[in-house]
Order: sequence, then structure tokens, then C-alpha cells
Amino acid sequence: MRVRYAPSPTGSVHVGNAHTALFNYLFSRRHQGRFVYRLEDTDRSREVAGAAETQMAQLRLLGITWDEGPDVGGPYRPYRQSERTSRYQEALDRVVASGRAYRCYCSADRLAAMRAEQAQAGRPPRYDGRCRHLTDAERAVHANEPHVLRLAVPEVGETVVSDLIRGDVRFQHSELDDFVIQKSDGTPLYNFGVVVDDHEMAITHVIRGDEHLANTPKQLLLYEALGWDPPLFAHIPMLLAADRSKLSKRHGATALVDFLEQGILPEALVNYLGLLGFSPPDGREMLDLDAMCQVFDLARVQRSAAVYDPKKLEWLNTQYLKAWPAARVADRVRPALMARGISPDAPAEGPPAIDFVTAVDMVRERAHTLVDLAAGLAFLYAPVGTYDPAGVAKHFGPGVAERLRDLAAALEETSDWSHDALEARYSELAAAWDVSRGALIHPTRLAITGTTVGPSLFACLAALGPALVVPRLQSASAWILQEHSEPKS
RNA sequence: GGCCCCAUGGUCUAGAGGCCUAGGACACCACUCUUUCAAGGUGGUAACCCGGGUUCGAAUCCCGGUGGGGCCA
Repeated sequence: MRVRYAPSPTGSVHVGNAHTALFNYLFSRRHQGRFVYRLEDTDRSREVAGAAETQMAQLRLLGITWDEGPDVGGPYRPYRQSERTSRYQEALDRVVASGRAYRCYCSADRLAAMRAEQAQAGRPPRYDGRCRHLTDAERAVHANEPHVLRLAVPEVGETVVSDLIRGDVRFQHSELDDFVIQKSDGTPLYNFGVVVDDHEMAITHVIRGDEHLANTPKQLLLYEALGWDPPLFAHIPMLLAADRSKLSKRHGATALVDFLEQGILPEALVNYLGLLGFSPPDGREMLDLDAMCQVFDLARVQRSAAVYDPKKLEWLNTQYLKAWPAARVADRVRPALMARGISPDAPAEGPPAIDFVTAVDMVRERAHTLVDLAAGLAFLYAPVGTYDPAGVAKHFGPGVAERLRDLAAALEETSDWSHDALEARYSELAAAWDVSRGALIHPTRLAITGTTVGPSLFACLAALGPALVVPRLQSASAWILQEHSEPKS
């Protein structure tokens, strides 16, 4: 079995395309087939420099790989449409020779006028077939004029698409017009190009988005005109935005990179994509690529379009963050840390009393993304820049400056910096000073992390160690005194 | 506009005539745990688009409608 994924290099990979690529990949792996990556780069005007390479790199990041393609080669090269033009011409010549295609000399003006007329009459826009019935003498007159090539679609009968997912879908030939297969400048149209490529690359299963279903009868007609056996088709559901419209830029994050930048793990992303339009028989939701390959089955693919839900993606990501070994998570969070200018290996302040992996393990439980995780780690490797304003209002009130100063002094005397010992120490101090534990805990957290949220305070203290904690308590104390003495404005 | 596809809670889905008093997950709400925020635990709100058939019996099959989407320009 041979399947293919054929994107246009017009930008970075879109989630919808990644979804299609994934299903092709899963199918090929499940059936020990070959997965072909083909570049549809014929429309030079829409091409973006470097996009082809970027897209391949992005897909690989998800773990999706191919057996044949522009970068890895293969027995059916070339894998770029732009290098296959002579093959299209050859095929085009054959259709013309067989009498199944004809030259159409109709001007753009005439076509436009015809369409306008049809629209007004409430009829669907369709070519009227004028040039199909030209006599030889008439053709001779136009011989040197610019023309397009149209396929002569049988006037009666129907073409049946036997879709692996949707069953038989019938299209009446009377509904199809003589569509263009080659433009006047000589370039073949999309429907023609795919047919030639899929045939020549010996593709057996065309698995693609649902939006191509309506194009399939045209392609089938082309296979017939060329005397080729068509592949099998499977049209998978499209991905929709929350408002059920087609995914586009205005819907926010739709490119793979957008999600990665938000701190989503590629593993979680590909897992989530695999759950859209498909569900494993046992209802599992966390599956890595290998597990998905094991259970993938076209028969279990959904027929209706799916709305992708960033919330659930984030939830899945959280599950990965919690399930992975801390060292692996630690590895992945480094770029996010670097992005905020923090280097755990060369901290601006520190180092803390615990190693990096332990720190990640301490913080990861409350992180949904790598970005969250990096934010939670920041206090260990960078100085406290500012104090959370809401926290200040709540926990840095009158008397707190003195209390933090006393706390700093008391902790300086404390030798055992284990979590439990610190907790006991705080209880003692609270009792001795006749305040609640919270009255000590909350200001301390704000002083040493700058925020009101985070892991257990005693874990934070132990992680930071006295060398970092004591000065931070002192400077928080000083900061409060200064704030209170200066009238704010 | 014509043609085609689709239709289970807000979202992803299980369901291939009786196992359905429609199951799971996300989200949401409440409670719980708690030094904060999360996470966790417990519970809850919430769906078979509508109308006809077929059948002893329909979320499941058929027809029509409605709605959404796609293709053709």
C-alpha cells in the first residue's frame, strides 16, 4: 500500500494539514505501506521561500516521517511537481490524442458573460461546450490562437466515487461541465496534476481532507480518459474552528508552531490530532504515535467535521507533563526558560539548593504548558523583580516589614533546611509571635518568589536555601518600608 | 445558485435494531483536600436536529425537512 501527503509550500504547517499527514502516516504504518511526501509547488506565485523545508521540519518534530520525498528521495522521483512538468505534458498529449480532450478558444469575456447570464437565470455556472462541437474548418481558423484544454465529459451517465469512509457517492455527468485541464499558458490544472502524480507514484490509497470529495469524480474521469486504474479514496473529516467555520488566521493559533510556542509538547499535539475524527476502540486518550499506529483503522474514522478545542489540547499536554520522567520534562523546558532570559546553568541569582531536574519535578504539577513551567521555575534562577500588586495589597500590610526582618533573622539561625523542619520552625515562630501561620507564610512567599502562587512554601524555601532566602526577606522588608514612607502617586 | 458530504451534551467522541434509565473525556458548577495556586478526589448540570415511515422494538435502517460544511465559480 502506498499513500501520500501533498502540501503546497505556502507557509508553515497548518493543523488541518498536519491532521491529514498524520492519518496518512498512521495508515501506512498500520499496514506496512509506504508514505510518500510530494511537494505541490507548481503555483510559484503563492510559494514562500524556504517553506517546503520548514514544513518538513515541523512535521518531523511531531514524529511524522515519510519513506519517499523531496528530501529523502525514492524510486519515484522527482517528488516536486515543479520538476515533473514534462510528465504532465506527455499525459496531456495522450488525452488529446484519445479524443477525450479538446482545445477551447473561448475568450475570458465570453465565459464571463455566459456565467453572468447563467447566474441571472438562476442556473449553475457551467461551460456550454461550444468549442467541443467545432468543425475541423472552424478549428483551423483558430489554430494559432491561445486556448485552454478541456476534458470532454460524457453527457450521460454518472461517476461513482467508492469512498472507503463514506461509501458510494454518485455524481451525474450532467452536473459536471467540461472542466479545464490545462491553462492557456500550458500549465496543467490541479485535478490533472494530482492524477498524473498519484498514478505515476503508484499511490494505492488517497487519504485526504473532505474538501476534495467533490473533485474526485473529475479525477476519476481523468483516470478513465488516460486508461489508468484509479486508486482507492478515503475522505477524512475536516478540522473546523470553534464557530464551525473553516480554520483561518483570524481564529488565532492554527499553525503547528503557534502551539509549540505556547508551550505545547509535540507529542501532546500529535496525540490530540489523532483524537480528532478518530477514536481507539478501547477509548484511551493518551496514546503515543506507536500506540496509534497499532490501533488505527479507517473504518473507525468519523464522517463529520471536528472542531478542535485548545482547552482539551492543553489538558492532554498537562497529562504528558505529569506523566513523563522529570528529566525529560526538564530537557524540554529549557527553550522556554531561555525565552524569558533565564539560564538554569548560569543563573542571574543563585544557584538554588536543588538541582534542575528536582526543581522541575517540584514545579511541574501546576503547569499546563512549558511556558507555565518556565514561569514557575523563574524564582529559582532569577532575582525577584517585582512583587505581584494584588499580593502586595493583601500580604504586605502594616507590620509586615518588621515581621519579615525578624523572620530573616530567625531563619539565619536555623540550620535544618528540610521541608519538615522549616514547617515546624514556622509553627514555632507563629506561636511565639502570636500570629497565624498564614500571616507568616503568605508574606514570605511573596517576598521570596514575587508571586502568591507556587508549590508548598516550605518546599520553596528548602529549594532556594538560606543563601537566597534570607537576603530576599530582608530586601522585601526594606522595600515595604520604603513604599510606606513614600506617598504613592 | 447547482451538486455533494455531514448531523449523539458547549467541544471531542462510544454506540453498527433490543446490552441505552444513551457511556467516556475536555470544559463548566459544587463539595473536598489545602499555607497560596494548581493537581487530585467526590458529586452534578448537559445530547441522540425535526417530522414521517419500516419493525414487536430505532440514537442505530428508509424518506422528507431543517441546519452546518465543502466543491464549482
